[in-house]
Amino acid sequence: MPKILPRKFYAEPTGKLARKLLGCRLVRERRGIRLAGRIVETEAYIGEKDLACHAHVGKTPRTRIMYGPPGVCYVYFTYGMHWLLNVVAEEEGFPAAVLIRALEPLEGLDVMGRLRPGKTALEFCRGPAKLTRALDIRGEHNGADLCRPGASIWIEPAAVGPLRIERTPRIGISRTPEPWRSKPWRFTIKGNHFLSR
DNA sequence: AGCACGATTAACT
DNA sequence: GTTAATCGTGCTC
Repeated sequence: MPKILPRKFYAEPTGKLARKLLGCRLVRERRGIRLAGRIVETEAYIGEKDLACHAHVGKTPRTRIMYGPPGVCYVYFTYGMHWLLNVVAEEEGFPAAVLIRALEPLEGLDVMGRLRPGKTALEFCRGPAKLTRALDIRGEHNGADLCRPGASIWIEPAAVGPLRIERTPRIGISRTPEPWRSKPWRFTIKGNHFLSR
């Protein structure tokens, strides 16, 4: 049986959760096959005051998942073609989430190759929209509970201990005003080869 | 009803 | 380095 991270793991300040998720294994069970990768890059989006966070507009049909309990998927559609996967953080009522930006592929590489035609393993999950494509994560996973046994998506604990973690500003928010644009809320496993470009 | 824009990617030059 | 692809969301009229 997989060892699924419990809800209390996610009920943390968003930046702390973003760091804790590095090294953990994201697992997607699809048609009885495990597609999995090690989380190597995350970003924290923290509350209504954070102008880069979708919740800065308040509670809407799109953002309501972030206001709910932690340990739930917030999956949204952007640029007319891409799905992005987040994990809801903090206590229920405070809107925040961790964006999963890159994985090091570990299981189900053959299936990932079919879902990412023409790409090498290095490129399967090297970006937030690439990994949702490689793991076949889409809108139907919005609201999926990562803590429920028997689900089609969950996260398993890190296999090894503390990692060398690097902190940088978040990617892709160049139009967001300061000070939010420059907050060092992107976290990576330093030197990992599978980070987004 | 119409509009501008986006937590991106791939395919260009 | 530049740009098209493509549509849901939230805002304005």
